[in-house]
This record gives sequence, C-alpha cells and structure tokens, in this order.
Amino acid sequence: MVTLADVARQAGVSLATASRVFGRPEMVGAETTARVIEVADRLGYIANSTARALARGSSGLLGLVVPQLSSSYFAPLISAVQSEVESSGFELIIVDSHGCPESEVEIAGRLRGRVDGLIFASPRSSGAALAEVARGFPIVTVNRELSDFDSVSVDVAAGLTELCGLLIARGHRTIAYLGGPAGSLSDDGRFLTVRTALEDNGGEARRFGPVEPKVSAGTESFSMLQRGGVSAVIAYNALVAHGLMLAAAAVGAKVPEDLAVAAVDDLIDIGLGLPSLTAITQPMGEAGSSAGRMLVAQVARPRGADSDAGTRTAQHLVLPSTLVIGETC
Amino acid sequence: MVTLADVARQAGVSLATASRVFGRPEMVGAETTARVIEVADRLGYIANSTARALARGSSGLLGLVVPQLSSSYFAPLISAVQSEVESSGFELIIVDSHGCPESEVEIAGRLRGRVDGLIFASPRSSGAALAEVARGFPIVTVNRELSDFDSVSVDVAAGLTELCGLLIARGHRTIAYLGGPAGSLSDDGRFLTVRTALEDNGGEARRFGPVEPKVSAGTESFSMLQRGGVSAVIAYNALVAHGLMLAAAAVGAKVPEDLAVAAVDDLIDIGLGLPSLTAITQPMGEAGSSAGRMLVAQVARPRGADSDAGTRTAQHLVLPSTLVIGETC
DNA sequence: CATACTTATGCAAGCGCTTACATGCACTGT
DNA sequence: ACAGTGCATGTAAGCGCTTGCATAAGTATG
Repeated sequence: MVTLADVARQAGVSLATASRVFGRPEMVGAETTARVIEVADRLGYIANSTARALARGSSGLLGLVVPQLSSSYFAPLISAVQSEVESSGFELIIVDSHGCPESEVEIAGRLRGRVDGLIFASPRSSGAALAEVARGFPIVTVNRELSDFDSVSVDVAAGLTELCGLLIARGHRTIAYLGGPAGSLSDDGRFLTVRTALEDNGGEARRFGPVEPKVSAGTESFSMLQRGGVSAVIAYNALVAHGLMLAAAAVGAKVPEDLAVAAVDDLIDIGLGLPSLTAITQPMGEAGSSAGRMLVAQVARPRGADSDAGTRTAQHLVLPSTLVIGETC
Repeated sequence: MVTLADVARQAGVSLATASRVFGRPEMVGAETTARVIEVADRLGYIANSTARALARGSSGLLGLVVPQLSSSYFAPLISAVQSEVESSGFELIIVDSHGCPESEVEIAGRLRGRVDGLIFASPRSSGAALAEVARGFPIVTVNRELSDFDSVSVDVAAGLTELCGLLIARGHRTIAYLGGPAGSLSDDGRFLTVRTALEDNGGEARRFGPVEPKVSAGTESFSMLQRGGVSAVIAYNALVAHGLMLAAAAVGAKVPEDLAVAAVDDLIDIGLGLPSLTAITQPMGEAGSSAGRMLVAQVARPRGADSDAGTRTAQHLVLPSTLVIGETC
C-alpha cells in the first residue's frame, strides 16, 4: 500500500506539503502541486480516508436509518438523501431497522462512533430513547417531530382534510378509513384527522382494519366494507386501494359509483386498466433532500460555531402533501 | 468526547488494558474487566471506530454498488447483503451507480480508501475498467463473471431453456422475446438462449423491443405482438408481462389462449384478478447472502494468508433459477 | 535599505486506538 | 530453593494523515 509519505519522498517534498496538495491546494505552489500529483498517480496513491478521518476528527460518513429498506414508500427518500449527502462529499450508511424500536436504538449506538450524523426516517422508538442515544449528536428525524432535533415532516393532515371536504361535497356521508399496520404511529393520527374533518362537516368516519399494507389486504377487506354501509373509503395506502379496486372489479361493483376509493400515498404506477386513483401524494424525495441538507448543515456547523454553543434551537420543516384527484372519487 | 484514555485513568488501569477489555476480553482479569466496563458506561464512553480502524488497518466497512437503489429486482439482494455483512460485524455503504459505467468506476475509486471490500451488483463497466480500479482489492461481482474476481450469478439460461421446452411442448412454435432496456448485457444473452433453445426444438424466436422495464411498456407493446403473429411471449420482466396482460384484458383477448405470457423475474405481488404469471424467478436474496459471505471471507483472509500469496483463484458461484409455472401458459 | 507583509514549505505534535514486546508475579515440579 | 510456565498488566511504537507554528524566501512599503 502506497502512503502519502511515499509520494512525498518521491516528489521531494515534505509530508505536510503533500498532504496540502490534496486537502488545501491553494496553499501550495503550482509546480509543486503538479509534481506531487504526477508522482501520486504514477504510484497509484489512494488516500486513506480512515487516517484522514481520524486526523480531521470527522469521518465524512452519515447514517440513515429506515424502517424498511425495500419499500416503495421510502425509496425516493433514500435516493434523495443519498444524492444530497453525496454531493456534499459525504458517504451514506443505510441501515434497516425492520421497523423495530429496539433495533433503532441499537443501530444508533453502533453508528455513533462511526458517522458524523444520523437521519431517522419515521422512527418508531420513544422520543426519550432517541434523545438518550442521540444526545449531543447531529440528528434529523423524518416524519417525527422531537423537540431537541431537527426534523422534516410531510403534512398529510392537510391533504386528508381537503380530501374529506371533497368527499362530503360529492355527497358522501359515511366514509370508511381502512387503516394500516397495527402500531403505526401515523395511522392513529390519520384516522383522528379524518374523523375530525368528517364530523365537522356532518359526515361520519368508520374505522376498519388494521390491515397489512398490501394489495391482498385490500382485496380481502372489500366485502367487509360493502357490508359496512359506506359509500367511500380512504385506504392506508395505494396498494390497499388497488386491492379494493381489483376486488370491486371482480364482483362487478363500480368505482366510484358503488364505492369511491382514495388513499394516502401513491406508490405504484400500475394504474393501467384501472381508474386512476385519488390519492394524497407525499413529496418523499423532497423530504429526503431536505433532511440530507439539514444534516450536512448541522455537521458542518461545529467548526465555526460561536453564537450557538451547542444549544441552537431545532428546526422543523413541514412539507405540504398534495391531493391528486383521480377517477376513483 | 470521552476517550478510552479517560476510562483507563478513572478505572486505574493502563490504556492497553482498557483497550483489551473491549477487543480481547479473554486477556484481562475478571474484576478488571468489570471495573473498566462499569467506568466506561458511567462515563458514556463510545468507542471511536475511526481510530480503531486506523490502528487495526481495516475499517469494518464494506461497499455495495447497485445500478438502481430503488428497484424491486435488487431489493432482496440489498437486504440480504446487508444482514449478511452486518452479522459479521461490518457496516455497509450502498451506492447507486444509476446504471452508469463511469459512475461505477468513479464510485469504486472513491470507496477504495474507505471500505475493506466491494460488491458490484450487475456491473455495466467493461471488465478491464473494473479490474483496473479493483486490482488487489477484495471484490465480489454479482451476475457478471470476471476471471480475476469472485462472483455469484444466477443461471437464468437454464430456466429459459426449460421454459422454451415447455412452450414447445404446449404447441407454441413462433414465440416473441420482448427485450428489456437497450444496452442491458443480460438482455442479449437471454435472447440468444431463447433462440437457441427454440430452434433446437423446431420453434422460432422473434425479438421485439427494446422497451423500458415498465408496465406501460407492456401495455404499449401488446398490439405490436398481436400483429407479429406469435402465440406466446417471453417478457424481460414481470412488469412488462403485467402490462401485456392488462392490455390483453382491455381488448378482450384471453391469456393464455390467445397469447401465452411468461417472464423472467417475478417482481410484483399484484397478481390478483390477473392469472398467475409463469416466470423464471431468481434467488436474489440468496445471491446477496452468498456475495456478502464471500466478500467477508476474502476480507478476513489476509491475516493468516500463507499459501495463497495474493493469487488465489477466484471462486464463481452459480445459483439456479426456478421456473414457476403459472396460469399464463 | 530596513521593515513589514505575503507566500511556499517544513517540523513535529497530535487524532484515539491496537498490539508486540517486556515486566512482574504466582504457581508448579524437581 | 530455583528455573520454568503461564497469566495479567504495563510500556511504547505505531496506523496514515492533518495542521498550528516556525522558517525562509520573495515582494511591497516608506
């Protein structure tokens, strides 16, 4: 393995100068720079980022903890975080917590000594547990506001309220909410929002579920909804909604005439042959870029931090969701 | 930040002993161990993996380069690699090359100084370029055999040949191959396999495409196939196949009577309301675990490597694909 | 021409941890 | 009683790089 010392020796400069050629080129004379670079790639020198990290006191590594790596919901977020931090010169370690709060804490502990900062996407752990493990460490949470940490979240509530207004306006009164997986924090919130929005407008919300967020769950829930005496349904996500629509088609029921269907999220681009879905779309990509940007900003700060002695107040960014009105309502 | 030196001082032992408590506990007396550990977590000591990496000469980091991060095809592979290397005590850096050969090389260069080894999933770069950037570095490739590096690949050809046999046996003679994205290495190989398998059995292969691997591509290609005078089609993947089936349903054509449909990969679990797809499924999860395991083995070797002085011969693991016969044939 | 300032480079002290080697000590067998 | 053995611990030399400070030119200023 060829080290910077080898390069320096061969180029006839000191180790310090060689180092500066790569780290602070503006401090080095032009010919020296050229010579060092020439020698470096003649020798096939590859900088050892570990040593650099140790000397600099920061690793250039950021972590992202997601509840599910292979989920179309998080995919755009992951990609966006990835390219955002990459363009700031960081590398990203993505870890799957499998939606398990204990894993989240365990992972955070493991990663603390390794990365410069951490993003938690939709964390399920208690705020206390997170605060504990992340104290004094750069953190950004997504879709979860914790007072001590920066966060970015998507305002699904506004979209849901708008959707409820739409349904009421189109004459629906008794509306089903077909909820997502048991224990989902967002699920409870969504139902509450729907109920409030409906009751404020003379409607009524009926909660069904919980169901797995899968197409089959939708298919299987259809007859239950039919018997439930509702004229519209708001499904936890697009997979479930598609399941409902497939089941409806199978028994000859018409959407939206017999049952109006709407969903949060629009995960799949399958909508061919089926009416286009009315859905509340969340800007997950944007959320990812923002989270990445906020984390990079936090990590970069310490160098020149005077005014805010480690106690700056946390920023909370809220992104709007969009109600996309399709043919299913 | 509390360092190991702080812990050692407070516990009244030398730095070396404190270090051994965490790295080689069997070398330290029981009470000493207990005391050090007690002090360590009283002080909230967190080991600095960067320093450890530098001293040990290895980072405990592995890299995985995929052409597309958010792809259902790679998802099981990514998860499997993840958990495999994690269980061996490594952390994983996943980077998206966006299917671009230059990115692959650039990423490899960037990561070389940072990780202990690299997995390339379905790399598109020339073998020479990869060999160049990865010389003398632990590497495993997936779905690409390079003589210098370990690899694991899935034998789609066998499955395709079996599928062709099945189609011939069921009376099909002129069969379409609806290919995937332009420039895909696997695509050419697949068509060749199909053609050979069919011609050996008195059938004929017609190549259509290339098309994007999307549902809509299938939908749009349907009428072209109808005019093409084929009785069966082998699609690049399940998305395309579903598109075909949706289009068939839309015009009242029957699958498999009017057109038999098969595909490589079975990516989506949407198959409800549609006949179940005949598909060649690839064990991507298993491929991932194997790749992870092989890389870990390579990385671990150097310590006690005597016999194989850096020139051990590369291992090539081939995993079988499975032909799953559904109702669409 | 002396002074101050700028620019390019070198020196050496770390960054926090691991580990080969040395030390000290309590046993064991003879 | 003494060398031999093995265990628990300490000493110190790094791992490869960055960076504050010192130094030595060269340039501008009065």
